[in-house]
Amino acid sequence: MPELPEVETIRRILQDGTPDSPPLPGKRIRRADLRWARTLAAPEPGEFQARIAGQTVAEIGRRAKYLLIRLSSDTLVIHLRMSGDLRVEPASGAAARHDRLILHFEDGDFLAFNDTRKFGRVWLLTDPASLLSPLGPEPLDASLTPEIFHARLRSRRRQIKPLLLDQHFIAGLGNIYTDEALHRARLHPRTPSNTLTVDQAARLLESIRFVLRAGIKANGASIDWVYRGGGFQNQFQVYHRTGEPCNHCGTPIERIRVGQRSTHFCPQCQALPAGSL
DNA sequence: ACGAGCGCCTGTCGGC
DNA sequence: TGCCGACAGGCGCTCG
Repeated sequence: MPELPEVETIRRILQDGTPDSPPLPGKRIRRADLRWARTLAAPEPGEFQARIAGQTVAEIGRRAKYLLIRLSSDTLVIHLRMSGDLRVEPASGAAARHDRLILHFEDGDFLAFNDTRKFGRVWLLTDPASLLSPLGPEPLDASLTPEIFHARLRSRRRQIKPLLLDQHFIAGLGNIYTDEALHRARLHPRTPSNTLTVDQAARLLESIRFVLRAGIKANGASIDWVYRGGGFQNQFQVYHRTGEPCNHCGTPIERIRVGQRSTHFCPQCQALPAGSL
């Protein structure tokens, strides 16, 4: 499900709360209820239970698609993968189908990690840097300049779309926002990364930031049965719009396979330069 | 270095 | 109606 904007939306809900979801900072964990063992990546269940009990939530952070729940002495790291979601329930609330991990707080409220497809993972780490250091730059971080981005693109020879999905190259993009960014930048998803000019690289970085910020502003995207209130799906230009007219030129949007992933683009606005393949 | 194939899981949808 | 394959917002692994 979630890419950077969806994870950021959840981070803000957990950190600041909403009218029907209390903020987590300050809550003390009474116990953890692990309902699907493989959800826990580390440490072993026994150590996890013993260490997490009694810790207090300090703040909720994010790195790329990872949520970082900073506790008194450890960080609970959560990756939602395809179908993960988090919700805070009052003491009167009930566990739901597909809840894989539940953290019960001293005040009775609880945090549920719901994950239909069981791809999501949770780590309790003293130092999350060990897990996060292989990640590429954060796309909204100003330290990633167009010049650096261009140099990174030129240093590889890969199709641009799979490269943008590679979390070691740049961290936080998924299938939706990659397709949307490439359309805005007017780049064909199979464009070889080493052929991009400085101007194209700058335009691509601007496009990535534009669609991510629009996604965050809309509280993320909600599609199919995975609905959590976001509205970015109403701003899609290409994703899930196969056959519909491009909002820029009217040409029907096409869907192809690139790097094993379903890919949506406008064949007119995002034409491959002749001979670039 | 790169791309393809596959595994991990459950659920929905369209075609026959 | 039932069955069956395709597909789904992710990512790690192996193999050429």
